Amino acid sequence: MSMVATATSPPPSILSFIEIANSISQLHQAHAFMLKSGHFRNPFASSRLLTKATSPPISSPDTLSYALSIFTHTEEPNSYIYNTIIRAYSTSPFPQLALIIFLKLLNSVNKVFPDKYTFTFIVKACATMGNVKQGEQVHGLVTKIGLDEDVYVYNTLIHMYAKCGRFDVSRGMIDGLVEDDVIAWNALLSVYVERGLFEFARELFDEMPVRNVESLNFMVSGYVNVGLVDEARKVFDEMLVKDVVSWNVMITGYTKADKFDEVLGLFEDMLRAKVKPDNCTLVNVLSACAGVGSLSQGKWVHAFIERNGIEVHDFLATALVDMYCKCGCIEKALEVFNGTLRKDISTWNAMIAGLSNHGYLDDALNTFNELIADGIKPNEVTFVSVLSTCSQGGLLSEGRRMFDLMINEYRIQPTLVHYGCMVDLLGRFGLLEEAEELLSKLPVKEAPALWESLLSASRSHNDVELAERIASKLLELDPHDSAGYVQLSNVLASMGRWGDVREVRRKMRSEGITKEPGCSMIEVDGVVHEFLAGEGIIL
DNA sequence: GTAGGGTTAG
Repeated sequence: MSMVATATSPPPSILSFIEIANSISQLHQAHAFMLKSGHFRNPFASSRLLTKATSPPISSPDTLSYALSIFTHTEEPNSYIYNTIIRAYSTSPFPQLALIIFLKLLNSVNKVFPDKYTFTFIVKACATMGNVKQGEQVHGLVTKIGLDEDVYVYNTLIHMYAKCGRFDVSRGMIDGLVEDDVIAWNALLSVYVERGLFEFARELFDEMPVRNVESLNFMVSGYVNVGLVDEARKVFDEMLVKDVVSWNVMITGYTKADKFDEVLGLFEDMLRAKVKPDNCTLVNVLSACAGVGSLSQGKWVHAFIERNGIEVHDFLATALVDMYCKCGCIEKALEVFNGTLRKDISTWNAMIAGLSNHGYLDDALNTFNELIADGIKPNEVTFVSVLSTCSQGGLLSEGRRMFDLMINEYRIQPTLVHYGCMVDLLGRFGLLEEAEELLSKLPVKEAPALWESLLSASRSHNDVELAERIASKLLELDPHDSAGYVQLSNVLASMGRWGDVREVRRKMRSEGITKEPGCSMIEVDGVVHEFLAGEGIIL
């Protein structure tokens, strides 16, 4: 008797367990219980499960496949269940799946009909794909059913056409509105801004009969996107109403422009204006602290986070770890790292890079091994740190093993930086032929920096012929490349060809090429000092 | 009984 699965309404306890679940494993528990008790066949119960799996904070690209399995195991999905899975895929990396499920809905045996919700999600999927052909077909269906009367569907269509580059159609739909709708205007404005079409954005903005905070936020980020931070600031300063996004857009703009003092100043203004910083604010402010090397301000932000009970994971954990590492406080970085339960690959990358940059090469590699043991997939950034660690430590066999692991196990295509680490490592051991062979797999013009690296290796191994060959190759490629000139003159100097050295230097001056000095920062007693390579520090 | 449009992040 009890083996027969029923679709009876589920006990409130299981529903509230799902409601408060905050991890995928809790959902699995609920799911298993529901399968046993037969409540999974209750459409309301399974929709709660599906909604939870596809909403923050649980939803992620990984939980998508779980959500799909909930969907496929639902015998006769109702429209809510269809809509929820379509919504989940509409903004995912696989929006095509939303379309496939939509087609399944249209052909469903139990006659499920698409509604206004279905269409907002499916139009969004077309926008994500940038597939205007599909979008137009869906639009046709929308009109046929009469759902273009729905303001949500209509505005999503405006956005879809803009996303697909059909600005004319998008604009036509806005003009077709009987009543001004700021969201309709913003839908087009946002795409102009996103694409860096600032002139179009400005023109549209001036024409808009209605504007709100978001419209101005888009304009500020429009200036930021084309690199005009000062112009952005002017608009920002004139805003009468600012929300947290306004502050974040401006702060993010300064961070992108490496104007860290402005970030920190704006953060103080924000606190004075009594606007509550969110994760986005804090991530940027921490990155500014890291950028100027200000441990004291970074610590203040960390204390602020703890004081306000803000949960530290993923993005924020990464920013904290990175800040502590860049401010030279590796112990605090480790403390945050080890105290963070929800780490993503970037959090690991920040820690590995920090350890490596501070010379804790064994710890960096051990942390990498822990990551693998935890079953997390490393990405190309991870391997930059790992290979550079091997290169710094002169760990030849380890480096070769890692390079192989990256390509053959994790199927990551090495970038120039990865090749660079390998060339450096091989060069150090005088394995110049192996390095040259590795480089020859790349088109020369894509990798001048790598040839530079090999050039300095050939110099230190006194292979002057190879060095000269590479130096001329570099100059042939780019007569304005200062590194090529500097290296070439060094090679010539080491060979005692002083006349040629003078000739190279003269040519550099005539081409207006100067060698850019390196620059470093250090904080002493709360004051950040910046100095150029070759300069002394005066305390 | 549940839901939807335009927005900032390492």
